Amino acid sequence: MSDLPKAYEPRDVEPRWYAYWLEHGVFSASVAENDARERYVIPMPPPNVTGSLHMGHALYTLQDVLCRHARMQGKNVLWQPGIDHAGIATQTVVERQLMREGKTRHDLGRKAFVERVWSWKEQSGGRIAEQMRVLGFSADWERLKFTMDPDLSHAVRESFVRLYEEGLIYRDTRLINWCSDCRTALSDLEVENEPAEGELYEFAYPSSDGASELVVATTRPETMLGDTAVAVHPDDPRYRHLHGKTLRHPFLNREIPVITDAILVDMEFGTGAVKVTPAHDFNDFATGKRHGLEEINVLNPDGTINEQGGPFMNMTVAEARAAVKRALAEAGLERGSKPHALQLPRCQRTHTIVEPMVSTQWFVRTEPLAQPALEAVRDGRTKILPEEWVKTYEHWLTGIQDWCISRQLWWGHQIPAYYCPGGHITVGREAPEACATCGAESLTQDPDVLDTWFSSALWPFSTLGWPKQTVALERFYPSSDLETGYDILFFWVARMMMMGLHFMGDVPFRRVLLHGLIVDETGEKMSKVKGNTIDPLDLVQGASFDAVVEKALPGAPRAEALAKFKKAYPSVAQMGEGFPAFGADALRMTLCSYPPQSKRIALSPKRIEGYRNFCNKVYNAVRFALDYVTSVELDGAPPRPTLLVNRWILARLAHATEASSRGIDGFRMDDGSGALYRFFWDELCDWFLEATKPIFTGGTEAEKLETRQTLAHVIETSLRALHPFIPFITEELWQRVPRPASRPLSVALAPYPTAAADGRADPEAEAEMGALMRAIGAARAVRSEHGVPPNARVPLTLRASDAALRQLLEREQRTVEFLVRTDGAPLVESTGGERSKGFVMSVAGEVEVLVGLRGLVSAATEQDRIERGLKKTRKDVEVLDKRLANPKFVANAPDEVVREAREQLDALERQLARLEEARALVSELE
RNA sequence: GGGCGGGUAGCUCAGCGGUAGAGCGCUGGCCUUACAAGCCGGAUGUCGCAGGUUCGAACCCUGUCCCGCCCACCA
Repeated sequence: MSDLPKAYEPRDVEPRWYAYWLEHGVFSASVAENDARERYVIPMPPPNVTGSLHMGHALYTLQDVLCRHARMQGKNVLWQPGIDHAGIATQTVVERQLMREGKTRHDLGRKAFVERVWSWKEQSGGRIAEQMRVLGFSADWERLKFTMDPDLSHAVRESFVRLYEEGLIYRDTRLINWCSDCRTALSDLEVENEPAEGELYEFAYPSSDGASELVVATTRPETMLGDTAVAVHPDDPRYRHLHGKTLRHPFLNREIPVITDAILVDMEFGTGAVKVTPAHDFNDFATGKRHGLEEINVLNPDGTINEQGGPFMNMTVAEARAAVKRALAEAGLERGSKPHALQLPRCQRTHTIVEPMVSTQWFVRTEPLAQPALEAVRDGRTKILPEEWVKTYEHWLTGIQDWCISRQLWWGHQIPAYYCPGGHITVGREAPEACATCGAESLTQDPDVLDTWFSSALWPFSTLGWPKQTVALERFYPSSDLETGYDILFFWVARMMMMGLHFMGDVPFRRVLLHGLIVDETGEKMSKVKGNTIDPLDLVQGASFDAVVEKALPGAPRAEALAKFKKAYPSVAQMGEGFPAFGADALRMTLCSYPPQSKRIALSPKRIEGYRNFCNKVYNAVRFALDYVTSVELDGAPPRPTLLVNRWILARLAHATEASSRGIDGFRMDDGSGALYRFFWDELCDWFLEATKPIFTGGTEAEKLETRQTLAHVIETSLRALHPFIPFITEELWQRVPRPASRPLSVALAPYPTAAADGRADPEAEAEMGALMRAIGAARAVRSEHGVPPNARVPLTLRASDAALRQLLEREQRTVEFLVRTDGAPLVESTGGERSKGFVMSVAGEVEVLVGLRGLVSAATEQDRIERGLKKTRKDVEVLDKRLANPKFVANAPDEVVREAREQLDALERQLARLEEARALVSELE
């Protein structure tokens, strides 16, 4: 027996091997080594405030599987990890830290603040790298890139200047989304719409001549402070008398014209009259442009009413809304209100209500950039998988609006635009000494920074040294694959496509692979508020539920937090006091088992346990094998065995490795890992290993030798096949198993197995083994159903009318004897003979299986068993009968299908006859 | 309002034109010297509903009802 402990303990194994890989430079392929191009990009959102990993990070396992697979195929892999998000997210985290110290960023000043963020960034980046190692991610984490790295900064400025010079970046005053909490502009994508119950409030504007009034409807009464017109439909007879008239603003000393506009106004809605606030509503802004209306901004950056609001100045929007309504009521202008469902725009990050506001910002003209990005996917230069995302991608790029890229933040790439006292703009790679327009000196740089996604969009080439023409750029652009969550398809992927095509003249990657979002076991999105987040490291290394819950709902009462957690993860109820250390391998295998088209990946701890058990299975199978294979020498080629089980397992190995590669190549890790899982457990362990036991105890020397060779080969190959999914345990075991002398260092550098190189197609062996397995299964079922004690040996007779089949059964007597536990070798006979007393018959395809029960039999049990079999068989026969009786089926279905159906029917009828015979004999049993 | 996806065994999901699958759960029996994190058996589904196409439909088409997600400036 080998010296390995009886159960797999990931904690003892995993840390060791990562250190080993690093020490031997397993992942640091040199760019110059060969011409193969494989590059994977990994976006790395910042950790949360406590610096812990979230499940989204763990899902990058899919990328690692791709990388490890590619590396094993001899490709030159460059997996470029990086920390993304230069903007709001990071700034918010650090501002929150400051808040706890009773400070704001203004106390520090811009320079110190940025330094502070940098140090946090370095720290958390290092922590992430450490955590990625725990998960076994085979990137060179020493080369971790930050979006704000100085060399990336260079690329950002370069691209900004070029786009500006090409007229694709411009500065304009227009309506943008403003978050008063972040105090910055946002792009359309950073705004989320949330349904809410509001009211449709009606009030009257008196006409200037006092003769009449015009009633308008609004969901935001306070915006009337910025109203510069009221619009009616030109064809609306109700308001024809007011065309060209003006109205009097009740609180501000202002006349408001009545305008006619067929685009803005829907006669059916509300009162048919619309108040127009060009500075605070997107429709109204457009209307204002059409009619040359004044844009009156009534809001301060902090979301309060400014001096334009007259008596309402300094109120918050909510306060102003109430006050305006009160004042309208007092003025006798209120005309009613009714409930109204509406969509509230909220800031993605702070959830604050976003106010549209007129503001001067920088924009990217997206239309000319979007076209090439659309075409690249249409003509297949870039493939998107799963394919259903193509439509979403196209839809977004087709209706794309210009992209607001300036942010009023401190953390980010400062915009390389400089203003002279005269207000001229000079854009430059370096700070210019004088204004390009008027020559004035003492320029000031625009204080704003760029949207984090602007620099992220450059990632595919900025990380390779662009704008310098580097070797890396030449070798690794375009990348092979980009793998990420679908939630940043627009934010990031589409924009990388646009920028890549624009600056590099080619797509940034050949394939875009998208995975779903990890949610809790009940399908709810993971969030701090719900207390259903899980730190993947707790699953890997184990943790008490107390500790898990403390992270999920910090500071909450323990019992309450635990209850919430268990509700989100029902399967946890059966798990005692905490998560055991499932190991990174188990977690990785679990994550690979979800198909990529599922948008929500409902994480189930119980499922991870299942894959932990699989790892243990692998471990024990190898432990078993080690006793027999240590002396075997492998040369890399599969052996040519003669015994059925050996031939069979090599054939199955060929199928499994084939399926695995196909799965990984097609971005179906679920298929790939599933094929290997079933092969290893169901075929290799349950059948092959069991079948080798009688050979090792009672076979000839030659048989033992070929079995040892086969076993060694199959084990070594399986470990290589499994390695991308479960890297640690496969390395641990592979190092102990005999392997060809040419594979000394690490399984991570060994060739990935293929059907041709490592298996042997053998349909005959598969067919024969299939028949044998069915016969053994039938005999076992009889034993089990009649309650024969497992260690009791039973006499067994196998009958077949086909001579070749009988020969097979005779050759495999040893296998049957061992796996069924028969009393001596089973007898093999032709069909039709007398049946001895006390024997029960079962049918397995063309083989009659007669089990001697030695008085243990109960006629009633047997009757039941046979009736069940009969019922099923009759049903099957009926289905086929009906189908074949249909002349249209015979005429129209493909010949092959018809033939198959006939053969099946024949077989089933023979089986039926046997079962009926068996039933007739039941009475003789007792 | 538009678009996309889903409704299959108690649960989570595969399958997407030829007689319903997996894991977990349930259940009967086993500590059989690799593995009880295991082994050998067993039960369980009018594949959301209604039409249609087809020799044949869980799978294709149409309609319909639920449930998600994304996009959208209707006051």
